[in-house]
Amino acid sequence: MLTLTQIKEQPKEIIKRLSVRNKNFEDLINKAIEEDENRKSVQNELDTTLAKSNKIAKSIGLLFKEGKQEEANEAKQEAVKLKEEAKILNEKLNSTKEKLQKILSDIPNIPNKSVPAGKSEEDNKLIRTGGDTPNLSQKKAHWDLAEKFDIIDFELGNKITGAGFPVYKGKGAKLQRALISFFLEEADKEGYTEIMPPLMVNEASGFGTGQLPDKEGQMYEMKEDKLFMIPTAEVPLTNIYRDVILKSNDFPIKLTAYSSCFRREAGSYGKDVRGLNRLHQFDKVEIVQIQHPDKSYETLDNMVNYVETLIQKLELPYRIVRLCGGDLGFTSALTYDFEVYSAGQDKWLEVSSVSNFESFQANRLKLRFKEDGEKQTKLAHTLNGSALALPRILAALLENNYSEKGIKIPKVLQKFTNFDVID
RNA sequence: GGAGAGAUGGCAGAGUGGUCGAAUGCGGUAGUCUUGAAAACUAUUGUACUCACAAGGUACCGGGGGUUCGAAUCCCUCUCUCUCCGCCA
Repeated sequence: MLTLTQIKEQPKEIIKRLSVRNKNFEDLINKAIEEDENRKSVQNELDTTLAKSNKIAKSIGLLFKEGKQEEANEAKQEAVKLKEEAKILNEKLNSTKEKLQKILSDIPNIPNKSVPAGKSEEDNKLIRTGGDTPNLSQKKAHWDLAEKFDIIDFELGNKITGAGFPVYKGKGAKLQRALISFFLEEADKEGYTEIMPPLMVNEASGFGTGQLPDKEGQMYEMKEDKLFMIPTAEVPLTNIYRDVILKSNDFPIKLTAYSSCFRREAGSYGKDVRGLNRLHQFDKVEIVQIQHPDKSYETLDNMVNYVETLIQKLELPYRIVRLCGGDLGFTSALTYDFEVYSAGQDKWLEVSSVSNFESFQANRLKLRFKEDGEKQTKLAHTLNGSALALPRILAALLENNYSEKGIKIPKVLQKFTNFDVID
Protein backbone atom coordinates (compact mmCIF):
# COMPACT_ATOMS: atom_id res chain seq x y z
CA MET A 1 0.00 0.00 0.00
CA LEU A 2 1.21 3.47 -0.78
CA THR A 3 1.21 5.95 2.09
CA LEU A 4 -0.87 9.10 1.92
CA THR A 5 2.29 11.10 2.49
CA GLN A 6 3.71 9.63 -0.70
CA ILE A 7 0.54 10.32 -2.62
CA LYS A 8 0.10 13.85 -1.37
CA GLU A 9 3.69 14.85 -1.89
CA GLN A 10 3.69 14.34 -5.63
CA PRO A 11 0.40 13.09 -7.00
CA LYS A 12 1.17 14.01 -10.60
CA GLU A 13 4.46 12.19 -10.62
CA ILE A 14 2.81 9.09 -9.15
CA ILE A 15 0.01 9.12 -11.70
CA LYS A 16 2.60 9.38 -14.43
CA ARG A 17 4.71 6.56 -13.07
CA LEU A 18 1.69 4.32 -12.52
CA SER A 19 0.69 4.79 -16.14
CA VAL A 20 3.47 2.44 -17.26
CA ARG A 21 1.28 -0.26 -15.78
CA ASN A 22 -0.87 0.33 -18.77
CA LYS A 23 -3.77 1.70 -16.77
CA ASN A 24 -4.86 5.13 -15.62
CA PHE A 25 -4.89 5.73 -11.89
CA GLU A 26 -5.62 9.44 -11.89
CA ASP A 27 -9.15 8.99 -10.53
CA LEU A 28 -8.10 6.74 -7.70
CA ILE A 29 -5.25 8.99 -6.65
CA ASN A 30 -7.46 12.05 -6.63
CA LYS A 31 -10.15 10.20 -4.74
CA ALA A 32 -7.63 9.12 -2.13
CA ILE A 33 -6.52 12.70 -1.56
CA GLU A 34 -10.09 13.92 -1.41
CA GLU A 35 -11.18 11.21 0.98
CA ASP A 36 -8.23 11.95 3.23
CA GLU A 37 -9.18 15.62 3.42
CA ASN A 38 -12.63 14.47 4.33
CA ARG A 39 -11.24 12.18 6.99
CA LYS A 40 -9.16 14.98 8.47
CA SER A 41 -12.03 17.40 8.87
CA VAL A 42 -14.28 14.76 10.42
CA GLN A 43 -11.53 13.72 12.77
CA ASN A 44 -10.88 17.28 13.78
CA GLU A 45 -14.51 17.78 14.57
CA LEU A 46 -14.66 14.56 16.54
CA ASP A 47 -11.49 15.40 18.45
CA THR A 48 -12.75 18.77 19.59
CA THR A 49 -16.08 17.25 20.60
CA LEU A 50 -14.31 14.57 22.59
CA ALA A 51 -12.02 17.14 24.15
CA LYS A 52 -15.01 19.09 25.41
CA SER A 53 -16.67 15.95 26.65
CA ASN A 54 -13.53 14.83 28.47
CA LYS A 55 -13.21 18.18 30.13
CA ILE A 56 -16.77 18.09 31.39
CA ALA A 57 -16.47 14.52 32.58
CA LYS A 58 -13.46 15.52 34.65
CA SER A 59 -15.22 18.51 36.12
CA ILE A 60 -18.18 16.39 37.14
CA GLY A 61 -15.96 14.30 39.31
CA LEU A 62 -14.67 17.39 41.04
CA LEU A 63 -18.12 18.91 41.46
CA PHE A 64 -19.40 15.79 43.16
CA LYS A 65 -16.46 15.81 45.50
CA GLU A 66 -17.18 19.39 46.45
CA GLY A 67 -20.81 18.47 47.03
CA LYS A 68 -22.12 20.66 44.24
CA GLN A 69 -24.84 18.26 43.12
CA GLU A 70 -26.85 20.68 41.05
CA GLU A 71 -24.00 21.96 39.00
CA ALA A 72 -22.86 18.42 38.43
CA ASN A 73 -26.23 17.38 37.10
CA GLU A 74 -26.30 20.31 34.74
CA ALA A 75 -22.92 19.32 33.42
CA LYS A 76 -24.17 15.80 32.95
CA GLN A 77 -26.86 16.93 30.56
CA GLU A 78 -24.33 18.83 28.52
CA ALA A 79 -22.14 15.75 28.42
CA VAL A 80 -24.98 13.57 27.15
CA LYS A 81 -25.48 15.94 24.27
CA LEU A 82 -21.82 15.90 23.37
CA LYS A 83 -21.77 12.17 23.57
CA GLU A 84 -24.49 11.86 20.98
CA GLU A 85 -22.63 14.20 18.69
CA ALA A 86 -19.47 12.23 19.14
CA LYS A 87 -21.22 8.99 18.33
CA ILE A 88 -22.46 10.29 15.00
CA LEU A 89 -19.08 11.76 14.16
CA ASN A 90 -17.38 8.54 15.06
CA GLU A 91 -19.56 6.55 12.71
CA LYS A 92 -18.85 9.05 10.01
CA LEU A 93 -15.14 8.81 10.67
CA ASN A 94 -15.16 5.04 10.50
CA SER A 95 -16.97 4.90 7.19
CA THR A 96 -14.64 7.54 5.79
CA LYS A 97 -11.63 5.59 6.95
CA GLU A 98 -13.00 2.42 5.42
CA LYS A 99 -13.56 4.11 2.10
CA LEU A 100 -10.08 5.54 2.17
CA GLN A 101 -8.61 2.16 2.99
CA LYS A 102 -10.44 0.55 0.10
CA ILE A 103 -9.19 3.18 -2.32
CA LEU A 104 -5.63 2.86 -1.08
CA SER A 105 -5.63 -0.90 -1.29
CA ASP A 106 -6.69 -0.65 -4.94
CA ILE A 107 -3.63 1.37 -5.90
CA PRO A 108 -0.64 -0.74 -6.93
CA ASN A 109 2.97 0.02 -6.14
CA ILE A 110 4.76 2.77 -8.07
CA PRO A 111 7.01 1.21 -10.68
CA ASN A 112 10.66 2.14 -10.50
CA LYS A 113 11.84 4.57 -13.16
CA SER A 114 13.67 1.82 -14.99
CA VAL A 115 10.49 -0.20 -15.54
CA PRO A 116 9.67 -0.16 -19.25
CA ALA A 117 6.12 0.65 -20.28
CA GLY A 118 4.33 -2.26 -21.87
CA LYS A 119 1.37 -4.56 -21.92
CA SER A 120 2.61 -8.10 -21.64
CA GLU A 121 5.68 -10.25 -21.32
CA GLU A 122 6.65 -9.43 -24.88
CA ASP A 123 7.52 -5.93 -23.71
CA ASN A 124 9.84 -7.13 -20.94
CA LYS A 125 13.37 -5.93 -21.32
CA LEU A 126 16.11 -8.51 -21.81
CA ILE A 127 18.96 -7.75 -19.42
CA ARG A 128 21.40 -10.55 -20.13
CA THR A 129 21.71 -14.18 -21.07
CA GLY A 130 24.10 -16.90 -20.03
CA GLY A 131 24.91 -20.58 -20.45
CA ASP A 132 24.93 -22.68 -23.58
CA THR A 133 21.94 -24.37 -25.09
CA PRO A 134 22.61 -28.09 -25.25
CA ASN A 135 23.12 -30.09 -28.43
CA LEU A 136 20.77 -32.99 -28.06
CA SER A 137 20.62 -36.05 -30.25
CA GLN A 138 16.95 -36.38 -29.42
CA LYS A 139 14.55 -34.05 -27.65
CA LYS A 140 12.17 -35.37 -25.09
CA ALA A 141 9.79 -33.48 -22.84
CA HIS A 142 10.32 -34.04 -19.13
CA TRP A 143 6.94 -35.69 -18.63
CA ASP A 144 8.02 -38.43 -21.02
CA LEU A 145 11.40 -38.72 -19.34
CA ALA A 146 9.76 -38.79 -15.93
CA GLU A 147 7.74 -41.78 -17.01
CA LYS A 148 10.59 -43.49 -18.84
CA PHE A 149 12.84 -43.42 -15.76
CA ASP A 150 9.98 -43.75 -13.28
CA ILE A 151 10.97 -40.71 -11.21
CA ILE A 152 7.77 -38.62 -11.23
CA ASP A 153 4.29 -40.08 -11.31
CA PHE A 154 1.64 -37.59 -12.37
CA GLU A 155 -1.11 -40.21 -12.61
CA LEU A 156 -0.50 -41.33 -9.08
CA GLY A 157 -0.79 -37.74 -7.89
CA ASN A 158 -4.14 -37.52 -9.66
CA LYS A 159 -5.28 -40.57 -7.79
CA ILE A 160 -4.16 -39.45 -4.36
CA THR A 161 -5.04 -35.79 -4.62
CA GLY A 162 -5.74 -34.38 -8.04
CA ALA A 163 -4.09 -32.67 -11.00
CA GLY A 164 -1.09 -30.57 -10.13
CA PHE A 165 0.09 -32.72 -7.24
CA PRO A 166 2.80 -34.98 -8.66
CA VAL A 167 4.43 -37.84 -6.78
CA TYR A 168 8.24 -37.92 -6.89
CA LYS A 169 9.74 -41.37 -6.64
CA GLY A 170 13.16 -42.92 -6.10
CA LYS A 171 15.86 -40.85 -7.74
CA GLY A 172 13.26 -38.22 -8.56
CA ALA A 173 12.52 -37.71 -4.89
CA LYS A 174 16.22 -37.71 -4.05
CA LEU A 175 16.90 -35.13 -6.70
CA GLN A 176 14.27 -32.88 -5.14
CA ARG A 177 15.88 -33.25 -1.76
CA ALA A 178 19.30 -32.58 -3.29
CA LEU A 179 18.11 -29.37 -4.92
CA ILE A 180 16.62 -28.14 -1.66
CA SER A 181 19.84 -28.92 0.23
CA PHE A 182 21.96 -27.28 -2.44
CA PHE A 183 19.88 -24.10 -2.48
CA LEU A 184 19.76 -23.83 1.30
CA GLU A 185 23.47 -24.42 1.65
CA GLU A 186 24.26 -21.74 -0.94
CA ALA A 187 21.93 -19.28 0.79
CA ASP A 188 23.59 -20.04 4.09
CA LYS A 189 27.02 -19.29 2.58
CA GLU A 190 25.59 -16.01 1.31
CA GLY A 191 24.64 -15.00 4.85
CA TYR A 192 20.94 -15.76 4.88
CA THR A 193 19.50 -17.11 8.13
CA GLU A 194 17.63 -20.33 7.58
CA ILE A 195 14.03 -20.41 8.78
CA MET A 196 11.49 -23.19 8.85
CA PRO A 197 8.18 -21.37 8.80
CA PRO A 198 4.60 -22.51 9.21
CA LEU A 199 2.96 -23.57 5.96
CA MET A 200 -0.33 -21.99 6.92
CA VAL A 201 -0.86 -18.35 7.74
CA ASN A 202 -3.64 -16.23 9.17
CA GLU A 203 -5.50 -13.40 7.52
CA ALA A 204 -3.30 -10.64 8.93
CA SER A 205 -0.22 -12.23 7.41
CA GLY A 206 -1.94 -12.65 4.06
CA PHE A 207 -2.78 -8.97 4.11
CA GLY A 208 0.71 -7.94 5.16
CA THR A 209 2.43 -9.24 2.07
CA GLY A 210 -0.42 -8.38 -0.29
CA GLN A 211 -2.03 -11.76 -1.02
CA LEU A 212 -5.21 -10.52 0.66
CA PRO A 213 -7.59 -9.09 -0.17
CA ASP A 214 -6.58 -8.78 -3.82
CA LYS A 215 -5.49 -12.29 -4.73
CA GLU A 216 -7.78 -14.18 -2.46
CA GLY A 217 -8.51 -16.93 -4.94
CA GLN A 218 -4.86 -17.79 -5.26
CA MET A 219 -4.52 -19.38 -1.84
CA TYR A 220 -6.07 -22.56 -0.52
CA GLU A 221 -8.19 -21.63 2.44
CA MET A 222 -9.20 -23.54 5.54
CA LYS A 223 -12.55 -21.89 6.10
CA GLU A 224 -13.16 -23.46 9.47
CA ASP A 225 -9.97 -22.06 10.98
CA LYS A 226 -9.55 -18.98 8.81
CA LEU A 227 -6.09 -20.10 7.73
CA PHE A 228 -4.45 -20.12 4.33
CA MET A 229 -1.90 -22.46 2.79
CA ILE A 230 1.10 -20.36 1.86
CA PRO A 231 1.59 -19.68 -1.87
CA THR A 232 5.24 -18.88 -1.12
CA ALA A 233 7.51 -18.75 1.93
CA GLU A 234 7.66 -15.00 1.33
CA VAL A 235 4.45 -14.71 3.33
CA PRO A 236 5.51 -16.23 6.67
CA LEU A 237 9.09 -14.99 6.27
CA THR A 238 8.23 -11.35 5.68
CA ASN A 239 5.50 -11.43 8.32
CA ILE A 240 8.07 -12.28 10.97
CA TYR A 241 8.66 -8.54 10.90
CA ARG A 242 5.05 -7.40 10.90
CA ASP A 243 4.46 -4.70 13.55
CA VAL A 244 8.15 -4.38 14.28
CA ILE A 245 10.24 -1.25 14.74
CA LEU A 246 13.87 -1.90 13.84
CA LYS A 247 17.02 0.10 14.51
CA SER A 248 18.95 1.25 11.50
CA ASN A 249 21.87 -0.98 12.43
CA ASP A 250 19.62 -4.05 12.24
CA PHE A 251 19.89 -3.87 8.46
CA PRO A 252 20.23 -5.86 6.35
CA ILE A 253 18.00 -8.66 7.55
CA LYS A 254 18.52 -11.73 5.38
CA LEU A 255 16.26 -14.74 5.64
CA THR A 256 15.87 -17.91 3.64
CA ALA A 257 13.41 -20.76 3.86
CA TYR A 258 12.55 -23.91 2.04
CA SER A 259 8.85 -24.61 1.87
CA SER A 260 6.23 -26.35 -0.12
CA CYS A 261 4.05 -23.80 -1.87
CA PHE A 262 0.38 -24.14 -2.64
CA ARG A 263 -1.39 -22.29 -5.40
CA ARG A 264 -4.89 -22.71 -6.68
CA GLU A 265 -4.18 -20.92 -9.97
CA ALA A 266 -7.82 -21.39 -10.83
CA GLY A 267 -8.65 -21.70 -14.48
CA SER A 268 -5.18 -22.38 -15.80
CA TYR A 269 -5.41 -25.66 -17.60
CA GLY A 270 -4.22 -26.77 -20.99
CA LYS A 271 -1.20 -27.38 -23.08
CA ASP A 272 1.20 -24.88 -21.52
CA VAL A 273 0.79 -26.31 -18.09
CA ARG A 274 1.70 -29.91 -18.72
CA GLY A 275 4.01 -31.85 -16.48
CA LEU A 276 5.94 -29.74 -14.05
CA ASN A 277 5.30 -26.44 -15.78
CA ARG A 278 2.53 -25.40 -13.45
CA LEU A 279 1.56 -27.15 -10.25
CA HIS A 280 -0.76 -26.69 -7.30
CA GLN A 281 1.92 -27.87 -4.91
CA PHE A 282 5.60 -27.29 -5.49
CA ASP A 283 8.80 -26.74 -3.59
CA LYS A 284 10.83 -23.60 -3.42
CA VAL A 285 13.66 -21.98 -1.54
CA GLU A 286 12.93 -18.33 -0.99
CA ILE A 287 15.21 -15.47 0.01
CA VAL A 288 13.93 -12.34 1.75
CA GLN A 289 15.76 -9.18 2.72
CA ILE A 290 14.68 -6.23 4.79
CA GLN A 291 16.78 -3.22 4.04
CA HIS A 292 17.27 0.49 4.59
CA PRO A 293 15.50 2.49 1.85
CA ASP A 294 18.79 3.98 0.67
CA LYS A 295 20.26 0.57 0.03
CA SER A 296 17.39 -1.50 -1.31
CA TYR A 297 18.31 -1.20 -4.99
CA GLU A 298 21.89 -2.15 -4.33
CA THR A 299 20.47 -5.13 -2.48
CA LEU A 300 18.18 -6.01 -5.36
CA ASP A 301 21.20 -6.17 -7.65
CA ASN A 302 23.01 -8.40 -5.18
CA MET A 303 20.05 -10.73 -5.03
CA VAL A 304 19.83 -10.91 -8.80
CA ASN A 305 23.52 -11.70 -9.02
CA TYR A 306 23.17 -14.35 -6.38
CA VAL A 307 20.31 -16.11 -8.15
CA GLU A 308 22.31 -15.95 -11.35
CA THR A 309 25.20 -17.84 -9.75
CA LEU A 310 22.82 -20.61 -8.70
CA ILE A 311 21.65 -21.14 -12.25
CA GLN A 312 25.20 -21.00 -13.52
CA LYS A 313 26.26 -23.66 -11.05
CA LEU A 314 23.45 -25.85 -12.31
CA GLU A 315 24.82 -25.28 -15.83
CA LEU A 316 21.51 -24.19 -17.28
CA PRO A 317 21.08 -21.72 -20.15
CA TYR A 318 19.21 -18.70 -18.85
CA ARG A 319 18.10 -15.20 -19.50
CA ILE A 320 17.20 -12.35 -17.16
CA VAL A 321 14.45 -9.90 -18.02
CA ARG A 322 13.20 -6.77 -16.36
CA LEU A 323 9.44 -6.88 -16.20
CA CYS A 324 7.50 -4.20 -18.02
CA GLY A 325 4.71 -2.23 -16.35
CA GLY A 326 1.95 -4.49 -17.63
CA ASP A 327 3.64 -7.63 -16.36
CA LEU A 328 4.76 -6.20 -13.03
CA GLY A 329 3.10 -7.58 -9.90
CA PHE A 330 0.69 -5.40 -7.94
CA THR A 331 3.01 -5.00 -4.96
CA SER A 332 6.34 -4.71 -6.77
CA ALA A 333 8.30 -1.63 -7.77
CA LEU A 334 10.87 -3.51 -9.83
CA THR A 335 11.05 -7.18 -10.72
CA TYR A 336 13.63 -9.27 -12.54
CA ASP A 337 12.49 -12.61 -13.87
CA PHE A 338 14.82 -15.51 -14.54
CA GLU A 339 14.02 -17.98 -17.26
CA VAL A 340 15.84 -21.17 -18.10
CA TYR A 341 15.78 -22.80 -21.48
CA SER A 342 14.28 -26.24 -21.44
CA ALA A 343 15.43 -28.04 -24.56
CA GLY A 344 12.90 -30.86 -24.71
CA GLN A 345 9.97 -28.47 -24.87
CA ASP A 346 12.03 -25.82 -26.65
CA LYS A 347 10.70 -23.29 -24.16
CA TRP A 348 11.85 -20.67 -21.71
CA LEU A 349 10.54 -21.44 -18.23
CA GLU A 350 10.29 -18.86 -15.48
CA VAL A 351 12.20 -20.12 -12.46
CA SER A 352 12.70 -17.06 -10.32
CA SER A 353 11.29 -13.64 -9.71
CA VAL A 354 13.34 -11.16 -7.71
CA SER A 355 11.58 -8.01 -6.57
CA ASN A 356 11.98 -4.84 -4.61
CA PHE A 357 8.71 -3.83 -2.97
CA GLU A 358 10.19 -0.67 -1.50
CA SER A 359 7.86 0.40 1.33
CA PHE A 360 4.70 -1.03 -0.23
CA GLN A 361 4.61 -4.20 1.86
CA ALA A 362 6.24 -2.48 4.83
CA ASN A 363 3.34 -0.04 5.00
CA ARG A 364 0.87 -2.89 5.19
CA LEU A 365 3.06 -4.75 7.65
CA LYS A 366 3.82 -1.68 9.77
CA LEU A 367 7.45 -2.63 9.44
CA ARG A 368 9.37 0.45 10.46
CA PHE A 369 12.76 1.53 11.69
CA LYS A 370 14.35 4.44 13.48
CA GLU A 371 17.43 6.21 12.27
CA ASP A 372 20.16 6.36 14.92
CA GLY A 373 19.21 8.93 17.54
CA GLU A 374 16.01 9.96 15.79
CA LYS A 375 12.56 9.64 17.23
CA GLN A 376 10.60 9.47 14.04
CA THR A 377 9.85 6.09 12.49
CA LYS A 378 10.20 5.37 8.78
CA LEU A 379 9.09 2.45 6.65
CA ALA A 380 11.70 -0.16 5.78
CA HIS A 381 12.06 -1.72 2.35
CA THR A 382 11.33 -5.37 1.69
CA LEU A 383 12.71 -7.55 -1.09
CA ASN A 384 12.42 -11.16 -2.02
CA GLY A 385 13.23 -13.70 -4.66
CA SER A 386 13.02 -17.36 -5.49
CA ALA A 387 16.33 -19.08 -5.08
CA LEU A 388 14.98 -21.20 -6.58
CA ALA A 389 11.67 -22.84 -7.45
CA LEU A 390 12.22 -26.54 -8.06
CA PRO A 391 9.80 -27.94 -10.63
CA ARG A 392 10.86 -25.97 -13.68
CA ILE A 393 14.51 -26.28 -12.72
CA LEU A 394 13.95 -30.00 -12.56
CA ALA A 395 12.17 -29.96 -15.92
CA ALA A 396 15.11 -28.15 -17.52
CA LEU A 397 17.66 -30.42 -15.84
CA LEU A 398 15.89 -33.50 -17.12
CA GLU A 399 15.38 -32.24 -20.63
CA ASN A 400 18.76 -30.58 -21.14
CA ASN A 401 20.88 -33.36 -19.68
CA TYR A 402 19.22 -36.28 -21.40
CA SER A 403 21.07 -38.66 -23.68
CA GLU A 404 20.94 -42.37 -24.51
CA LYS A 405 22.99 -43.03 -21.40
CA GLY A 406 20.40 -41.42 -19.18
CA ILE A 407 20.10 -38.10 -17.41
CA LYS A 408 23.31 -36.55 -16.18
CA ILE A 409 23.26 -34.86 -12.77
CA PRO A 410 25.12 -31.51 -12.54
CA LYS A 411 28.34 -31.71 -10.53
CA VAL A 412 27.20 -29.40 -7.72
CA LEU A 413 24.26 -31.66 -6.96
CA GLN A 414 26.13 -34.95 -6.92
CA LYS A 415 27.32 -34.63 -3.34
CA PHE A 416 23.68 -34.33 -2.33
CA THR A 417 22.23 -37.01 -4.59
CA ASN A 418 25.04 -39.55 -4.24
CA PHE A 419 24.48 -40.58 -7.85
CA ASP A 420 25.59 -38.92 -11.07
CA VAL A 421 23.11 -40.25 -13.55
CA ILE A 422 19.50 -41.31 -13.75
CA ASP A 423 19.19 -44.40 -15.90
C1' G B 1 -12.70 -31.87 23.29
C1' G B 2 -13.92 -30.83 29.07
C1' A B 3 -12.79 -27.67 33.66
C1' G B 4 -10.35 -23.45 35.62
C1' A B 5 -7.02 -19.00 35.47
C1' G B 6 -5.23 -15.04 32.79
C1' A B 7 -3.89 -11.11 28.69
C1' U B 8 -1.32 -3.81 31.22
C1' G B 9 4.25 0.22 28.12
C1' G B 10 11.18 -3.16 25.56
C1' C B 11 10.78 -6.84 29.92
C1' A B 12 8.91 -7.81 34.96
C1' G B 13 4.79 -6.10 37.54
C1' A B 14 0.98 -2.63 40.41
C1' G B 15 -3.59 -0.63 39.50
C1' U B 16 -11.07 -3.01 40.28
C1' G B 17 -15.30 3.33 38.09
C1' G B 18 -12.99 10.01 38.11
C1' U B 19 -7.02 13.20 40.02
C1' C B 20 -4.33 6.74 35.01
C1' G B 21 -0.96 7.20 29.31
C1' A B 22 -0.94 4.39 33.64
C1' A B 23 3.01 3.27 40.27
C1' U B 24 7.51 0.58 40.98
C1' G B 25 11.75 -2.31 39.42
C1' C B 26 14.88 -3.74 35.33
C1' G B 27 16.53 -2.34 30.60
C1' G B 28 17.60 1.92 26.92
C1' U B 29 19.37 7.10 26.20
C1' A B 30 21.76 11.70 28.02
C1' G B 31 24.39 13.95 31.96
C1' U B 32 27.20 14.45 36.91
C1' C B 33 31.26 12.06 39.30
C1' U B 34 35.93 9.31 37.22
C1' U B 35 42.38 9.28 33.75
C1' G B 36 38.75 5.60 31.61
C1' A B 37 35.11 2.12 33.09
C1' A B 38 31.90 0.22 36.88
C1' A B 39 28.98 1.78 40.90
C1' A B 40 26.14 5.80 42.64
C1' C B 41 23.24 10.03 41.59
C1' U B 42 20.11 13.24 38.17
C1' A B 43 17.11 13.67 33.99
C1' U B 44 14.80 11.31 30.08
C1' U B 45 12.59 7.02 27.73
C1' G B 46 5.46 3.86 23.91
C1' U B 47 2.69 4.21 19.01
C1' A B 48 -0.33 6.88 15.81
C1' C B 49 -3.57 10.97 14.10
C1' U B 50 -4.18 16.43 14.05
C1' C B 51 -0.21 19.91 13.58
C1' A B 52 5.00 23.74 11.98
C1' C B 53 8.80 16.92 13.69
C1' A B 54 6.20 23.72 18.73
C1' A B 55 2.26 24.17 22.20
C1' G B 56 -2.31 22.07 22.68
C1' G B 57 -5.89 18.22 21.45
C1' U B 58 -7.45 12.94 20.25
C1' A B 59 -7.08 7.56 20.22
C1' C B 60 -4.73 3.11 22.01
C1' C B 61 -3.92 -1.15 28.94
C1' G B 62 -5.14 -8.64 23.55
C1' G B 63 -9.46 -7.53 19.24
C1' G B 64 -14.63 -5.93 18.64
C1' G B 65 -19.12 -4.21 20.97
C1' G B 66 -21.97 -2.38 25.34
C1' U B 67 -23.19 0.15 30.33
C1' U B 68 -21.84 5.24 32.36
C1' C B 69 -21.41 12.26 32.43
C1' G B 70 -16.69 9.36 33.07
C1' A B 71 -13.76 2.45 32.06
C1' A B 72 -7.25 -0.46 32.23
C1' U B 73 -11.10 -1.17 36.08
C1' C B 74 -18.21 -3.34 35.16
C1' C B 75 -21.01 -6.42 31.17
C1' C B 76 -21.13 -9.27 26.32
C1' U B 77 -18.29 -11.54 22.51
C1' C B 78 -14.00 -13.19 19.81
C1' U B 79 -8.80 -14.44 19.79
C1' C B 80 -4.63 -16.03 22.28
C1' U B 81 -1.71 -17.91 26.63
C1' C B 82 -1.21 -20.90 31.06
C1' U B 83 -2.77 -25.12 34.56
C1' C B 84 -5.44 -29.80 35.12
C1' C B 85 -8.08 -33.85 32.48
C1' G B 86 -8.94 -36.42 27.70
C1' C B 87 -6.88 -37.62 22.80
C1' C B 88 -2.41 -37.96 19.93
C1' A B 89 2.89 -38.04 16.15
